[in-house]
This record gives sequence, C-alpha cells and structure tokens, in this order.
Amino acid sequence: MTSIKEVAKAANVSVSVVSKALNDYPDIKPETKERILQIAEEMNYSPNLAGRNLSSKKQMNIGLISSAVFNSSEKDTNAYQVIKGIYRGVEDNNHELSVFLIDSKKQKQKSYAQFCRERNIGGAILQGLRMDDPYFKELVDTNIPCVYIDHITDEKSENIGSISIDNYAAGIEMTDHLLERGHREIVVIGGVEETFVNAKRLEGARESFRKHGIPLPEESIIHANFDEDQAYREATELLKKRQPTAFLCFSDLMAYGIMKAVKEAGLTIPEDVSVIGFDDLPFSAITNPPLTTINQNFFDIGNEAAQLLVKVMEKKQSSQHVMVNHELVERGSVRDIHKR
Amino acid sequence: MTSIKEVAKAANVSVSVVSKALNDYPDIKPETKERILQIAEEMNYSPNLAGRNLSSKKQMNIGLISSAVFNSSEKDTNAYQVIKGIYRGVEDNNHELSVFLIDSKKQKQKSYAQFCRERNIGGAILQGLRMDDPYFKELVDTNIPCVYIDHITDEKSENIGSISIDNYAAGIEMTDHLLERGHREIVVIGGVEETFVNAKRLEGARESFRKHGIPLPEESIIHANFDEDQAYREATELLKKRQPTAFLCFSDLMAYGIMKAVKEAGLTIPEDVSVIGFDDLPFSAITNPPLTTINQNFFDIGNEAAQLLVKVMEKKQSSQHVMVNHELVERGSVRDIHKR
DNA sequence: CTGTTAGCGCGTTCAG
DNA sequence: CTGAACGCGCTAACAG
Repeated sequence: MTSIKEVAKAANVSVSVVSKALNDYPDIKPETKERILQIAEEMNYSPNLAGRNLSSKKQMNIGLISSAVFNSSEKDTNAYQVIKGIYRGVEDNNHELSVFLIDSKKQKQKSYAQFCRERNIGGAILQGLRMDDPYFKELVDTNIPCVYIDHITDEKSENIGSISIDNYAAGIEMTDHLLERGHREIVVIGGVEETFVNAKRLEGARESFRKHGIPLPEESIIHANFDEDQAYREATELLKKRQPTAFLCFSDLMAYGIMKAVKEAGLTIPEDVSVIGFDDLPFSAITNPPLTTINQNFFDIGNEAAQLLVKVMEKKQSSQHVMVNHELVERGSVRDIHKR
Repeated sequence: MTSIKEVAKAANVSVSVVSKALNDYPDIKPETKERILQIAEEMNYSPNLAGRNLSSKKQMNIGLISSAVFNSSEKDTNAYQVIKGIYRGVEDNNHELSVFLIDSKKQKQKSYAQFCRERNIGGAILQGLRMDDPYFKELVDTNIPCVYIDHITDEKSENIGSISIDNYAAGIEMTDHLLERGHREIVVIGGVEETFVNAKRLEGARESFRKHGIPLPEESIIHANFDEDQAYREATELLKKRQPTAFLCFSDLMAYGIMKAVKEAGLTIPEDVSVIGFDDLPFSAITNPPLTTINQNFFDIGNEAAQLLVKVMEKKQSSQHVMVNHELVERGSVRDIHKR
C-alpha cells in the first residue's frame, strides 16, 4: 500500500511535487521529475483512484448503463461484443468504466442519475434503454455527457452523441438483394416497432420497394419483437395460409425462428423459401444453410461509442451521430430466382 | 451533488450522526435516525463511493480479472454468462464490481496486484488465468481473498476459494452415455491439456472406460485446444484413416468442428457417427442435429463465485471448493447402437 | 446518544 | 521550480 507520501519521502521532496511529476505538470524541473518517476516505479507505486477522484476536478469515470444484457436472449451476443468494444475504448483512453446492468425483472432499481452521482461519473454510454424510461429522462436532465447506442435523440444538446450503423442504407441493401434476385412475394419480419433501428430498416425496405416500383402491402409486414420464438410462431401461422418466396428479417435471431418454421413446414431453404437476416451473429455462419445477412461490427460500435464520449467529455467535439460500417454478407440462404 | 454535510445541516446535526444513521450504527437514537434518513431521502442524497472508500476500512470492492473475454472465440459465450452471474451476485451483496479484462495480444498489461491496489479491491474473482502467469502469483502473494473459476489450487490458504461443476463426474457421465449405448470405437477430443477442467474430465472418461472394462488407447485421445477449427482439422485428418463410432468432446465448440468434419466426410450424425459435447452453449439446441451435451449453468457458477468471495472476505467462511450442478442433456447427436 | 477531531490519498491553489 | 496548506466526502475514534 505504498502511497504518494512515501514516494515523496523516498525522493526527498514534498507530496505536491510528486503529484505534479505524475500528472505531467509543466512547472517542474525535468530532472527531478525523471528522478521521481523512477523512484515511484521502483517502489511499485500507483496512485489510488479513490483519492484521485475525490480531489481532482477531472472526470475520468465513464458509466455504461445497459438493459441489453439481462433483458435479451442468451443467444443474442450483440451486447457482449459491444461491451468489449466499449471496454477497450475506455481503457485505451485511460478512463475508468463502471457498469450498471438493468434487469427489468428486478423490483426496485437504482436511478441512473444516482448511480452516476455515487461514482463521480463524467459521461455515460446508454444501451438498450427505453425512451419512455423516467430514469432515462432524469439522467439526461443532469446534463452529464451521454452517448446512445443504436438510437438518435431529437434533443439538440451539446453533450449528447449517438452511434449506430446506417440502418436505413442497410435496409435498402438487404431488400435490393432480394428484389434483384427476382423475389416478389416477400414477408418482412420486423423487430420492436418503436425502436429506432427497426424504424430505419423499415424505411430502407420501403424505399427499396418504391425504387423497384413494387408494392409492399402492409399485411406483409409482421413485427416479431426481435424474438426468435415469436418469429417462429408468426411464420408457422403464416405458412399455413400462404408461401412467400422470401422472408426479410430485421435480426438473425428472428431469422433462426423463421428457418425453423420453414423447415417444419416441409420446405427447404433456399430452394423453396429464401431467408435474409440482420446482425451476423457468430452462429449465422454455421446454420443450415448458412445465413445471408447484414454484418454489424458490434465491437466497433462499442469502441466508437467510447471514443466519441471521451471527446464530448473533453469538449473537443460537440454532439454528433457516428456511423459505423456494415456489410451484406452473402451465404447460402437466398436463392436467385432467375437462375434455376 | 448533495453531500453528507448538507444533509447534516438540513437535519441540524453533525456529519458523523448522519454517517451513523446511514450505516446502521447502534449508538443513535431511533427517532433522529428515522428523521435523518427521511431528510436524506428527500434531498435525494446518496453517499459518494470514493469518499467512503477512502475513509472506510471496509473493503467493498470486488475485482473480476478475466482473460476469458478477449482470448476466446466469439462463439464462446460462457464467459459472458459467468460474468452476468458475478454481476448479480456482487450487486445483491451490495458490493462494487471492477472489471479487468486481460488481452494477451496487447503489449504491456498492468499487474493484477496493481489493479487491485489502485481500486481498493478487497477480493477478486479470477477467470481463465494461466497458473504460470507471474502476475497471478504476485496477486496471490498479496493475500487478497480470491475465488478461482474452474480451477483448484494446491495452496492451503484461508482466503482462496474455487468453484466449478464436478468435471470428474461429468466426464464419467458423458462417457457412460456413449458406452452404455454400445459405442466402442470412441475418440476423445480434449481441450487444453494443462487445464484443470480438461484433466478432470479426462480422468472421468478414463474411469468410465475402466469401469466398463474397456480399454481407452492413448492414440484415441486428441487435444484440440478447446478450439473449433483445430478440432475440425484433427477430425478431418483422422477420418481419412479410420471411422470411430463416436466423438467425445470436452467442449461444444470443438463438437461443432467435429460435426462439420464428419458431414464433410460424407457421413451423417448420428447414424454413422455420434457426437457428444460439453457446455451446452445456447446454439447447441439448434445445431443439426441438436447436440447431446453436458449442461453447465454458467450464470450459477458466476453467481456462486461472487457469494463465496463475499463470505471469504467477511471471514464467515474459510476457503473451500464449491460445486455447481451439471446435467447431461440428451438431444439428437448420439445413436444407441443396440437399437436399429 | 451526539459532536469534535483526525485522517484516508490525492490534486490544487498560493506563497515563497 | 518547490513546499506548505487546504479540501474533496466520508468514516472512525474519542470526548462529552
């Protein structure tokens, strides 16, 4: 437990000089700084973060507030990848990460603002929160810099940023992919309707249909809550009535449910029915057949979120929306109807 | 940013009384305590953790030091589930969690002991660390209470606990499962040889063979590093020479690699070759065919780890090894040779 | 039962 | 360039 005091004693200087040496203050003789640094190194000294937190005005703590971890399917590993990216981004910028995982099944939750206050949090990354969450509103009102993942706000605040892929463009691409391969009987399997990403993807899909001069009837759009099982059930029902040539799914998880339903209906993919997904979960490469889907780089999303937040916290950058690249990866679940 | 001082002022008492009211000290009049609590509530006060950390002797911070997150396959979500369990366990015990993710690809890493020192960490959960890691040794030497996940140490320290399923028993069960269904040409696909869990599972497999009076030749044991791709390659090579009736895999991930190799060799599962896995990853239910495997409840493992650590930190329990239940889940990848 | 005092380990004035 | 003094928010020991 070597403290700054002991280092000061060993170096024959006062604590404040040690502090300055450690924190790159300009008003210190290079030689003594060098010497102190060396002694600190030898003594295996590293500053206590609680002490530093308490005395410093600088905000070095970043909060990750996420409801995506406890409230999503075990198969849904997106949040995990995002968090890895956040962790790396925070670490690379020499900040600290405090994680707050929301579990909607738990009775009473601590307010997000309180969480931040207790931990001297200078900026927060928000993942999977509902916009009608009162705690969310409270947090925004505190004016703590925030970065939203997969959501854009209307508020024009200088300390609010956001990050996502270009869901609109991706929606167009995946729909184009189907349309250009001759599919006309397409059923769209949407996620949670009020969700930003879902809305954008749907807009994209609509635009693609419009562009191709093909109608997209409302009854061909089904919302399955980003849930595998619900998608499975919806598709099972639907297939009793009609047989589309393709399902366009706004998540891989839902695509898995669709594939199960299609197989159980005695149809084969992609010969009878095509399926396209969204996310590119690791397992989409080994489904049967492997799933054609939109790849999102979740690690990058998290990483960029952290970097953006740090910039906003340092006032080096005002609020903005950052787009991360996506990519359509073509595998074996979509048939080209033109070829036989 | 309301502080304890302001609460004290509002309540017309000194700060120490407020502190005592908040921390359930016995020497305080119930009425004033009630009053203070209410005022604190009204003022939306919650204590600053840095301040508390600095002054209190109690160690409320728990560290999670894991190399399993950055150094494993994206498909391997075990670590994720374990961490969820840890988070919940730590939260339920009103402790704080600090996470340190080791990335072996990064050049210089901070020492684990230093990480703990900087953050006043009173106990640590260790996941996926190598026993020959010098930082690991250094941390243990600090005498900070530790709980190992999936590893048992020889050291007899009062502050070291460990947790895992009964890998030996599970190894027996899965081997019995194959042997009892008439399999005799079995190839064991092991993981990382030096690993505790691998050794135990192998011991169990050997015991099962011995019990059944059947030899297990050494050349039928292949170590594939818990790696899907390596298992795939090993199996591909092996199948060119001989065709076992079953592969016994010490992880689901390796089982996936085996299944791929088997299919590519033109064989079908389970008719020609059976496969049994270990872990029960979420996707093992939807592989083709669904994988028979040993289910580990990773959430519970993490959760129990946190609870055990808290007990050890509070000296309520001396070191011990906790076993979490496992279960063989029978799906469609093992054929009973007796039946046709 | 309550208040006073003294730190915890550090960053930050402000004199020198 | 260096050091003394102060305070961050809180708990703990000790008087009263």
